[in-house]
Amino acid sequence: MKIGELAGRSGLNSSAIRYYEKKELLSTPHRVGGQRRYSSDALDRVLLIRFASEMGFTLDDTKVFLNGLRSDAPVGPRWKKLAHRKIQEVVSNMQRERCLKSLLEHLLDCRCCTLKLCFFND
Amino acid sequence: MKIGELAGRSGLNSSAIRYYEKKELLSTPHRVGGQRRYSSDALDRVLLIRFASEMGFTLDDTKVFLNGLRSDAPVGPRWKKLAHRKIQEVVSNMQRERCLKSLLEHLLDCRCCTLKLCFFND
DNA sequence: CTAAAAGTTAAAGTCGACTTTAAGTCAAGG
DNA sequence: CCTTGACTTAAAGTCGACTTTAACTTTTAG
Repeated sequence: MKIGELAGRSGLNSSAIRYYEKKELLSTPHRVGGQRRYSSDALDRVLLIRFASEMGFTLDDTKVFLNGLRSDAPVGPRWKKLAHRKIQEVVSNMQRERCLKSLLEHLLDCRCCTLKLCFFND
Repeated sequence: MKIGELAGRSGLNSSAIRYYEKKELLSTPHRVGGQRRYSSDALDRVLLIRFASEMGFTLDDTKVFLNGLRSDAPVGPRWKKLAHRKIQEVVSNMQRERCLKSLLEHLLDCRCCTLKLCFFND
């Protein structure tokens, strides 16, 4: 598979794939006449990266997570620590968002809303 | 109040306050010998901006929301539309995060985890 | 054989929310 | 009066995740 096909199948831009390679999230594929050729393993890998980033992981986090999950090995203690940290992060985001959501709903609902009343008098 | 005091009280950097002013989130205060002097209303306003941004609003959104809530007027239809949009955004973030959280918990829990098993075989 | 499409690189650009820097000016204490 | 610290500006820098650009080379279809 050339880079364009991998891009098409994964829904990414070719430039993103090269970027992942430079960032060491993807290993350097073999080349034919200077051009990259990928196996379907690479597609799995790319889809995984994409999924992780949709889930809110940074690329650096994703790199560590994927390296931790490499070569069919069970997840190690370092990986678990990272996962716990990430869960904490997600939980606090969820709290923040619940709070924001109810504030917005309150504002929509509250007929007498003013800046001061809504934000500073309770 | 000089800018340094406002910064101290609000927990922001003076540069952030100047930045908000340039971005028109704060109105230009009067000056004494070229230096900005603020009233406590400005502190309220800054705290509100800070709160909004902690809640995940962009500065541009915040600007529109605050302008919509200006001068003790009840919230208008334009504001309500924005609020609805924001609520949708927040709800979809929350869904994403719930998904991520249970995935991470699954991975932590799953003794036989491998890349393929966890991500591609279900 | 040739033209177009797709590949290559390094380097620069983008966006948001600021911070930092450079080069000053103003204010307060001793 | 002088120093120090807080203030001023415009412009450039930062971070993350890419994209775009410029300048080429390789592959592919006709």
